[in-house]
Amino acid sequence: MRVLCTYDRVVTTPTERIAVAFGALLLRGNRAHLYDRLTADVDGVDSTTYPVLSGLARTGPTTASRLADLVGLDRTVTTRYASRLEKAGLVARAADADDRRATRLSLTDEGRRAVAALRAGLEAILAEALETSSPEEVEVFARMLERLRDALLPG
Amino acid sequence: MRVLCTYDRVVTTPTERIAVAFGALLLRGNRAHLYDRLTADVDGVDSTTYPVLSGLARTGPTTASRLADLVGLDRTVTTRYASRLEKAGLVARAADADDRRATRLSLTDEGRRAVAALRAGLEAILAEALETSSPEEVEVFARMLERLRDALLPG
DNA sequence: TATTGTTATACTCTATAACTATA
DNA sequence: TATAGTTATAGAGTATAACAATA
Repeated sequence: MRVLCTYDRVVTTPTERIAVAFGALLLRGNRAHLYDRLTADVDGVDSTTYPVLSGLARTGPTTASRLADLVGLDRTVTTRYASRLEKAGLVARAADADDRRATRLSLTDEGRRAVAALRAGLEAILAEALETSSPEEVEVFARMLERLRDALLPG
Repeated sequence: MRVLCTYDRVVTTPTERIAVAFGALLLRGNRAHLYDRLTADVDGVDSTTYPVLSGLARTGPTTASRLADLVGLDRTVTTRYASRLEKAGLVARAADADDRRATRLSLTDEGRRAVAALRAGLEAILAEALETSSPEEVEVFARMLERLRDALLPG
């Protein structure tokens, strides 16, 4: 029989276990570590510019304002990170034909290669973590993670 | 039939879906939003001191150095946040009997109440997110999330 | 000499405010 | 007048360095 600690109780229910594991994954240091690990091998991207690059890949060519909304950053931060990525040759700026105030951001060929490498890296890590699970379990996990995201996130 | 975008492909495999959902949950803004939401109702705790308080509850009374290791923060940050929590009446400092260099940190009664409230809040959010799933699915989810955490995190 | 806790300092990230150009 | 992008400034958060006390 397990000894109960008076200070803290032993975690038992699945929901409690989810809370604990999820909390660990969200810890700042762990999140940064994961991002650093992902971006370490890709030139011009770091843990801060990664979401901007990744968001641009998801949405396709778009303006800084729309991209900012997508990745949950301020317009000013997005434009500064876009400048960093532009200097690194991963992102290109172009005048918007419809609205001359706007600037369209897009990935360069090198940017697309960087995104592909980042995705491959993340999926390799995930695949390794999930290799001992059955396809059915992975499917359940994907569906529930999406549900959790939708419940937790504002947008 | 779905139109494939030339810029980005449509997400299909479970692993890809997991990568996308997981990435969204890790986005800085979303993480901060969740933490703010959790701590909004609890006096003296905010999104930065929350991990320290929560870690102290998990580990029980301990020193600042050990707590720092647990939550992945620097010693200096941990001691400063502990000071904040002490001022708020949630954490107490006491001399360590065994090592007179050390200071033992522990939760006050008020601190324990705060932790209980924070946990209840998180579990309520999770329970709501998971209410449409079967107990078996929740169990699978818990097990796989723990696996993912163990695979992704250094410690 | 090494380690604990703490404070002081510097750096990074992010948000607020202000500026320019265009709608 | 409002909006897009950008730059400048200021505010948090965090890490590095330095200190005093003890091992």
